[in-house]
Amino acid sequence: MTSAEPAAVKAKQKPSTPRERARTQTIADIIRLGREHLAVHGAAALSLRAVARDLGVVSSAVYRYVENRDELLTLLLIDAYNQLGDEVDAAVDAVPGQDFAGQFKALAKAVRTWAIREPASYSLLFGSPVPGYQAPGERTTVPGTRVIVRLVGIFDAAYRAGALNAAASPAVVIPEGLAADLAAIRGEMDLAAPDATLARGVLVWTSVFGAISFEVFGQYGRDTFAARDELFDHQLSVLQGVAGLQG
Amino acid sequence: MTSAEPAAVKAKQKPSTPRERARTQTIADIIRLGREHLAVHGAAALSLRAVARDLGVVSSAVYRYVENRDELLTLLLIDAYNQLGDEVDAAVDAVPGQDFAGQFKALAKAVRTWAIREPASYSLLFGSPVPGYQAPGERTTVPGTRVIVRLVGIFDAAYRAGALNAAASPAVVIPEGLAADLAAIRGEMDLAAPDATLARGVLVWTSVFGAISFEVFGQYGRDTFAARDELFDHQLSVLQGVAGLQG
DNA sequence: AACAAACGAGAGCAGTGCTCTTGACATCGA
DNA sequence: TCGATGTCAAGAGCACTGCTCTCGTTTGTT
Repeated sequence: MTSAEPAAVKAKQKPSTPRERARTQTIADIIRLGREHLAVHGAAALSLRAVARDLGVVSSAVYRYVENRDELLTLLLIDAYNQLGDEVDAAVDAVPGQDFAGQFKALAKAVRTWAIREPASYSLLFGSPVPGYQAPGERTTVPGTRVIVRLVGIFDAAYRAGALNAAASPAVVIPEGLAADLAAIRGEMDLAAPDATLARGVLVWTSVFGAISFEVFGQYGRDTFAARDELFDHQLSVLQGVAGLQG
Repeated sequence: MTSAEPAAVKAKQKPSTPRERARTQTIADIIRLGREHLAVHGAAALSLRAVARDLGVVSSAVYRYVENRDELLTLLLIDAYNQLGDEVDAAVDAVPGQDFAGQFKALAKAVRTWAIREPASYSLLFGSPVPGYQAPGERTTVPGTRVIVRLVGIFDAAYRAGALNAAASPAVVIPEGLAADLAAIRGEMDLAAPDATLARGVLVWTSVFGAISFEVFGQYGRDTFAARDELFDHQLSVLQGVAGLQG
């Protein structure tokens, strides 16, 4: 399942000398082992020494390939973002282009499925920040926004297609400062939807992640909800109405 | 594990011996210092040795008062739950008893204000679980449910007062398993509201925490939203409508 | 005064991230 | 082909962590 990054390889225009090939392979191994450790022990317990042990190498050797523990965390962060982005894209692409409500639900379900399968990665991406670690914006913002960009794309396409009934939302006044923020977003992402619709989209977005986080982080009691699939599905239906997507 | 001897407890009916007073004070100091470290360095970086240093004592001495690092984490967890619960209670109590929408907003704003002021505590309570730490249910469930119990109380009181217009919510069918879960909750908490209303309440609850978590965990970009107070307030207005609370 | 419990200090073990040095090896240019 | 250059794994070492154990001392009770 490890989709090696051809982009990174191609970026090195140099014909791959055996040494560089070995180096790339070693880094890939480190990421793979790091992902395993992340899944088992969690982000804050990610140990470079443990990865080195599994790699069959002394700890200091890993520093030849990865500058830091934080560097490894960043690599795993990008890896997870892309893994999630790929699965979300695949799920949404499987829905007919005009079924905007179905696309929205498919996106949300894909996120939830991935989150439940990879709780440690989900925590790394959307949970409490790892103490002492600050993700470098330049390398993580692009993969980190894939899902939200996709969701906004669905909403905006629905709006342009006239499939968003703003009528469902009773007029709630949008204050000046918020309107300015939304205008900036509209300009930056080349959107057509009006303020109220965008604001609804933001709320739906945070709500979906709130619901998923409650599950992954164990905020529901152990046995408060047995039918969690049904609960999430029901929440999606309500949120679909909040967004104005007619089913 | 609660097979404690009541004889021993009764024998200690006199809790005001100087030694026990000193012991209680020392534990209080440890919690206070631990809370400071938590606020500054985060939960996963909470160091018993550092607390001991600030206490002016060698590290092993702290183990006379706190069994574990996890034990200290549990104490801080309960401390934070109660701090949040107190502030939420105070905020809701300041709103007239019949203004259910106002009570809801006051509760949500109190949670958000506390979360932004104490992000590390918020992360400990509602963020990714600390690796290797499992909160002991017996001691944390009661303080840990204060806010949700209060919110459910507001919703149910509003329903009983006829202030919840289920008309706002178009009929979304509630499947069997979810209905069973909701019925169990209704019985356990002695509620009157029907399934659809309870389900809406759960969604509102998760949505509020999703919005707060996005802020605290830095999921909004650094400058995507400048008017965050307005954004949250707007989200509350929409959620108020979702819950069926007429303003 | 005698005793037992509680206590603080310190040593010690195993683990962590990270740095530095050392010696072996591969690669490339002359 | 030979030497310079660079890369690599290994190991020692530093400072930190959680935690345990022992050893005297202090303290409150009898």
